[in-house]
Amino acid sequence: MALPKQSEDFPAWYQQVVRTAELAENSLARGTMVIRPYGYALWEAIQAGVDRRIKQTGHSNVYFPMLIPQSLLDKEADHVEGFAPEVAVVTHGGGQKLEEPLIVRPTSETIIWATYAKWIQSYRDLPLLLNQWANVVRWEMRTRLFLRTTEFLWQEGHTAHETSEEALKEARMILMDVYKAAVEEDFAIPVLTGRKSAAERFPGAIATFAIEALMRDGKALQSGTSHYLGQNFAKAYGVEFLGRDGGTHNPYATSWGVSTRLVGGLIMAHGDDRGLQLPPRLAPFQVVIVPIYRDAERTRVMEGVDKIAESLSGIRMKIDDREEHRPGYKFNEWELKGVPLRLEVGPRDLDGEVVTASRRDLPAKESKSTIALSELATEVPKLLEGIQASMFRSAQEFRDEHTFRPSSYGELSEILRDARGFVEAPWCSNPDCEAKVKDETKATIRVLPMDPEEPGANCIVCGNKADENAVWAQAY
RNA sequence: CGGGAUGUAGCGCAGCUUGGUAGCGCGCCUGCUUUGGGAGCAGGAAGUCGUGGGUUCAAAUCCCGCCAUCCCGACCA
Repeated sequence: MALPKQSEDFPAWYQQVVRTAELAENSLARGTMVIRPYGYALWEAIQAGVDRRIKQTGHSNVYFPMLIPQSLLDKEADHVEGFAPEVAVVTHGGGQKLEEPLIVRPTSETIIWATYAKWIQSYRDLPLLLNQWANVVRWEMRTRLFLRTTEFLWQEGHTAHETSEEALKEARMILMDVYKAAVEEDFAIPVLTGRKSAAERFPGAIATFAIEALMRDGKALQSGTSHYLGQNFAKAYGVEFLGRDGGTHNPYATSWGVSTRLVGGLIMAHGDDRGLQLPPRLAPFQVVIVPIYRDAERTRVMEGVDKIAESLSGIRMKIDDREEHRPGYKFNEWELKGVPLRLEVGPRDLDGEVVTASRRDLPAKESKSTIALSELATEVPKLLEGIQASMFRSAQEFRDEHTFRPSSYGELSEILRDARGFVEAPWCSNPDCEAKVKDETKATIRVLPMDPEEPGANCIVCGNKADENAVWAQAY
């Protein structure tokens, strides 16, 4: 069960963590993934937080089908051009060749907007604020568990609005109030927010907004996107409404999504040489109780454990009463699985009317303290909140230490190649300068920050007048 | 899809150069002893050597094709 060192071989470390923590494994069809019970419980916790925020901001859930007539995809030019290469096509069904092939959705704009054409007649039907939890399929060249799989799980929101201002506001609101909030508050991962450059935009979008998180190897992970689609899809699918002015108009669209990729981000943002490290708000088990006893003490210890468990109502908890492993083994296993807080209960603890608590977020030697049995009900929730906060703080410190503001192109490319991390510098908006950085350093513009500071006078690449600051990084 | 590497028991690997019928560690099963940081002893089960073909008396080993996985590129949530 020995894990490769994170610092020595990050990709091997990642893969071993995913597998030995029993989150997921590769399945039989190329690029597909089986999500195991522990990994799925984590995904369900993620879903719960995102779904709650989506509903709190006025959206309803729906479900559209996975199969879409191929001709529908062809109606929006940029969209089809962007997705066609990675679309899976169903050509046969019921033992016969289909008259019209069906595509397996790579995303659902097409079927949803073809349907919205029926649902939207008047400005009174707007805004239409819908979301679905679904699986999608994209035929990728290269896959990695959670980060990029042929089939993945996500939510996709699709909204329709009367005005462009309202749609833009929606796209930004989702980014900030749903995605940024969920990732920072639940995942304890700080994110950068901003616009994507034209080169990084979603096919068919006018503007793409994204949250970007920094992984512990210094690479960025696009963790959520929100698109302002203008009237492109409304026009392509013939969606019109009668406006307040009595005239006919096309509604303005947004779409937005987060996926099982977030699980990969969580692993890579918080994991360490001991394995996974889960924030209390998402951990399938927030607390694991490990009883410690000799044969003669077993009954007494287990009675103590039961009482302790009773006092922790409302906390997601696991009592590890397996007989086949000794305590030391269990300590290591639950640390690998990232459980935030472990309570060790043995005769010595019960004699002193305490339990020994060990925090996953601290180095092993500093992680232990004792909690009086009488204070468990108040102390454990407090500790969990403290762990959540300290995980966010250390992720933020890591990000700050890996955010650079170079003053020359040479310095920029050196950092991007060697140190990695986020690099913020002025940019002239010319795609050629963006392409040059990508060719020479592999780094792309992750975001153009949402509330830009005044850019420095000149583009760091070409020296011409800069329009704005850009944040570059190597990315997953 | 291009370049590189790797496929041998559930996991990690040795054996391949020099062909002779498969081994180690961990895990798994049984029993006893153990239990405050990855337990000990004894016994046991488990492998079409990725896959298809070829060479040979004989192939894990040599040759060819294919497949999968990982790394680097192109594509991407």
